[in-house]
Amino acid sequence: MVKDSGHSSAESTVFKSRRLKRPRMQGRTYTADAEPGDTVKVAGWVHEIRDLGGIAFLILRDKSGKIQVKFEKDEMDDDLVETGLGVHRESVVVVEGDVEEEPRAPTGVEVTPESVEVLADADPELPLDPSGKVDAELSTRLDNRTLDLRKDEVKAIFEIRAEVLRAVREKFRDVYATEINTPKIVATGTEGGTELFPITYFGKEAFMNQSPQLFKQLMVGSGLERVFEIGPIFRAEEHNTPRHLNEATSIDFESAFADHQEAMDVCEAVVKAAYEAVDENCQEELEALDLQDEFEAPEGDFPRLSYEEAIERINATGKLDEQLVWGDDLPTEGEKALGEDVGTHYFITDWPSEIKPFYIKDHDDDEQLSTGFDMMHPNMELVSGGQREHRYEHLVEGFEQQGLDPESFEYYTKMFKYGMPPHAGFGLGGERLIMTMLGLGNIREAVLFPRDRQRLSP
RNA sequence: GCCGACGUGGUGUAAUCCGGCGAGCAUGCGGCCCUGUCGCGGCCGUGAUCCGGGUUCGAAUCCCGGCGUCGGCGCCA
Repeated sequence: MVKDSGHSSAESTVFKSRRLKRPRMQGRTYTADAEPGDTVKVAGWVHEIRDLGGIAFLILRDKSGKIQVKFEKDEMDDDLVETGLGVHRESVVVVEGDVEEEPRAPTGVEVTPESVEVLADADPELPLDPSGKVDAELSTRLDNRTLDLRKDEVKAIFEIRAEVLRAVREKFRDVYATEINTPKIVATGTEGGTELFPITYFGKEAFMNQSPQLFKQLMVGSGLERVFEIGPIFRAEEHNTPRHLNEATSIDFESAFADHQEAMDVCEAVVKAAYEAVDENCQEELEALDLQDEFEAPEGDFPRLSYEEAIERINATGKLDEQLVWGDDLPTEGEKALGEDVGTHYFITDWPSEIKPFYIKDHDDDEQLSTGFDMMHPNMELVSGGQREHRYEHLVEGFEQQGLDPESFEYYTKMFKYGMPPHAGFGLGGERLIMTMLGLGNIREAVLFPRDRQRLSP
C-alpha cells in the first residue's frame, strides 16, 4: 500500500505526532497511527464539530494528534449520527470504525464510524477555548491549566521541557555525575532566614529549602564525588516579575577536584546539550510554537568576560544613567545592555568577593576577587556557580563575616574537618533555561502549576 | 519591600481621556438552513460593566476604600 500521501504530507504536520513510542493499550489506536485499511478504536477529545448539513465532521484529538471522523446523515444510523454530532466540544469519546485514505481530510485519512461512545461529556461553556480561536489571558489559562494544556503550543512547551531534562540528565551522566535527591525540608537555610518559607515540623521551626547548595557540597566529600540534582527550590521573596517563581526547578551540579573553569565547562556543555536535543528531537513541538525557523543551538564557546570587563562594557553602551563602579552588583538594565552587546550566552567571572556568598572561594592570589561566575542568556541570568571554599577555617571565617552563626550550620561545617576535597559547581534555573530557549514572555509558561506571590492554586 | 497599570457576557476585546439613546465586535452557546469542511458558511437568538461607598438629574466612565490581575525596580535561578 502506498503511504506517501496523506498524513506524511507537509501541510498536515500539526496533526502528526512526536517520536515517542506509542504502545497499544486496551485495543486503542493513537490517531497518528491510524493507517488506511485499519479497523481502529480511537479515543480522545472532541476538538471540533463541523456540520455542513448532509455531511458532518468530528475532529478527534489525542496525545498523538488529530483525526477526522465522518458522518453522512443519509447513509448512517440515526442514533450514531445523533450521538456523534450531539456531543459538546472537549467531551471524551471513543470511536470505532474503518480508516480510509481521503485526500480531502486534513491528515489524508478519515474514520467512518461504526460506533461512537461518549465517556465524559463536557460542559458547553468552556472557561477557555482549546481550539485557540480566542486567546485567553495567562491568569485564565493557569486557572484552567488542564484545558490550556490541550492546546498544541502549550503542550509543546512541556514536551520540550521533558526533553531538556532528559538531555541534561544524560549529559551529567556522560561526565560521570550521579543524580541525587536532597531534603527540601530543612532546619536552616543556605544564606540565612530572610527569604525562606517557614513551616512547622512536629512543633519545631523548619523551612522549605531555597537551594541544595550545602547538601550537594557535602556529597562531593562523600564517595559519590560528583553529583547533580534536578529538584524544587523555594524562595519567599515577594517579587512580581515575569522571570521569578517562588517554587522553581534548580538544575544543580557539584564536583570534587574541579575548579570554577571546569564547572563552567560542564555548565556550557549541559546547556548546549539541552538545545541540541531539542533541535534534534522536538521539531514538531517547535513548529507548534512557530519557532522552527528561528530556533538554533548556540554555536561556539560561550565568551567568558571578567566582572571588570562586564562593567566596562556596560558603561561603554551608555545605556545606564549612572556609571557602574567596581563592587556594584549588575542592575537588570545593565544585564540587558550587556546581553545585547554580547549577543550570545556568556559567562561573567571573577566577581568581587563581597557580592558573592560565603561558600564561594576567593582567588588564591587576590582575596578581593572570587571564583564565582554567572552564566547569562542575553536576556537574563541563568546560572550562578563557582569554586567552593573547602578549607574549614576559611569557611567558618566566611560564616562569621556574613553575620551567620557557624554553630547552626555545624552539620555542614564539621564535614569539612574530615577530608573535604577542593570542589566547584553551579546551579542552573530550569524554568529560565526553557523560557529563554523558547522566548516565552513569562516564566509561568514554563511551569505546569506555577507558584508566585499570589498564586497558590491550582 | 518600594512604585505603577489594569478589572466589561463563558473567552478575548471596543466604548473610559471629555459622564448621556438599546454597552459594540469576535468567538462560544441555543435554534433553523447547508453533502467535503479544514478559522466552514448564512439567518435568528442568548449572555457582561469586580465588590462597597461617594459625587451627579444621570456613572462602565469621575473620587475614596477593598479585593483581584499584570508589570517595573530591588534581589535572585
